[in-house]
Amino acid sequence: MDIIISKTSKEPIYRQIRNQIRNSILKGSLKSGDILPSIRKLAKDLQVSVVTTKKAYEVLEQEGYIEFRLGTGSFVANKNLNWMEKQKYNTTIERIETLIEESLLLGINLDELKMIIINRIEEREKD
Amino acid sequence: MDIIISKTSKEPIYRQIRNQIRNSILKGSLKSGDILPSIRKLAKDLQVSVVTTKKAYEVLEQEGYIEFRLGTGSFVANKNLNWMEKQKYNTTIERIETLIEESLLLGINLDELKMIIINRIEEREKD
Amino acid sequence: MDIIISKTSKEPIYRQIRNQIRNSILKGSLKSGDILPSIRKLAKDLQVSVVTTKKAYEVLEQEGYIEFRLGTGSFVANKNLNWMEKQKYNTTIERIETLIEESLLLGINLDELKMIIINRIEEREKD
Amino acid sequence: MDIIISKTSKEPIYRQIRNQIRNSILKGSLKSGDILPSIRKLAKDLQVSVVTTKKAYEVLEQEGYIEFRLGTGSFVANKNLNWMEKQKYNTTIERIETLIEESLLLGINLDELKMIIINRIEEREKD
DNA sequence: GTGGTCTAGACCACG
DNA sequence: GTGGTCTAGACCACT
Repeated sequence: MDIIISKTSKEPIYRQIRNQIRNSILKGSLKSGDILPSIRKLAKDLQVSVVTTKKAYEVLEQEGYIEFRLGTGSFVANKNLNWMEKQKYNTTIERIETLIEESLLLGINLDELKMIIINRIEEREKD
Repeated sequence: MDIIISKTSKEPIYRQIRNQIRNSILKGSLKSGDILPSIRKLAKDLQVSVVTTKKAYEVLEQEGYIEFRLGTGSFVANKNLNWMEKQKYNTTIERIETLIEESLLLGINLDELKMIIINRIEEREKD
Repeated sequence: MDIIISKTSKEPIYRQIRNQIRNSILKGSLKSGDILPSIRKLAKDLQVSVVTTKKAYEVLEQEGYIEFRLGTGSFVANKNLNWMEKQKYNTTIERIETLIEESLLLGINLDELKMIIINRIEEREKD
Repeated sequence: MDIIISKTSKEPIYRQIRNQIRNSILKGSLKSGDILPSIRKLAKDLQVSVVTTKKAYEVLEQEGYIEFRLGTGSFVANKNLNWMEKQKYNTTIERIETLIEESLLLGINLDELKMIIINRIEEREKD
């Protein structure tokens, strides 16, 4: 649970927290049933208001990633691996579709786009 | 100049206008020297505030896409093709880098990502 | 838009607001596209914190009843009558199912329950 | 005494326990004089805090369903059948009244409501 | 201890 | 003007 936030980022703090916890869950480093830090403890650790961490947790709960247990704490929701994988790939595929749409609007055709992407990925793989 | 805006989108209206005009310029459907609709006319056409269209034009001017000429109107700036291409590809490459970063954070590795992207693009090419 | 809240009720204030606005929408006294009072004005009118009215609106937005337009205000969402009817009856049917379940758990059988309900409703119809 | 609790339900655990024991009493599967499991044993069986089972028993005692006998344990209270029946039907009638009120607020009239309820009950009777 | 609700301020971007 | 985010307190019910 290493959450790092930037107070100067344009991305709201509660969103940064939500993203990092969601990533940890989808990546598998947080597993079903795992307990999360209390909203108050997390607020203290991150030096933000309790309202901010609470909002992050609320969003995660609404999205089905975590569950609250009265008087007990916040836990990673019980979801099967299949659900996790679906979330992971759907998120990525949505991003890819957006990228494709926006590239077409810029006048870049599919072949060009494919070439650029493969190029960038292979550039990374060298490192 | 067919600009379509959504008033309920989370993307600010001025940003939607800016994006669509910029896309038209980079795609080549708006050429250097072409005159743009007046701020007031565009506002009326799109049923938005003049403040909003004004802001869109200001951003486009700052970014070098358009020029204001006193008492005359707004025009697509004079830029060579090379500059245009650079804008286009830099925008796309930035998006790709973001996509790669976020996929890695989700635990999707580069090979998987490459496969998914190629798959989606080829799916499109069929249509 | 006559919202009446009780500060002593066990039901949270934001829930009371949410319920009454939702009821007005489902009942048809608030129609698609109608503007709602701003969260600040409503907070002032009801003598509650802005945070409280905001939360009520957030819930309504998440449930699809209302929409926010940047810098403009909050509006009843565009939904067709069919959607409205479905919401209305689903809500009621869920309540009925709960009532049935709980009555069975108490040892009241279906015939008894039917009789009691018909009796209560007809008692009301007299008035 | 098969009590099943959900730790993620919005209904407090002590309330779930109280409801299930009360239901058993009103249904007649727990009779006057029957002994209840000790607070500690129940807590162990349900994997909850002793404070929680204690609270459930306290509520049941206040409501007249059970009695504590010093050094002996908790027992189903001595009540005549008439009292039981009253509890049962009052509970149900209260629920029905709430259902009627909330349906009217949604713009569903009494005749519609009656039809829906009869329909749902007869649907159940088929099974 | 936990989360749930609420208050009374504040600054920001958008229209 | 609008909603979006954030702060630093508070009281409550539940475990």
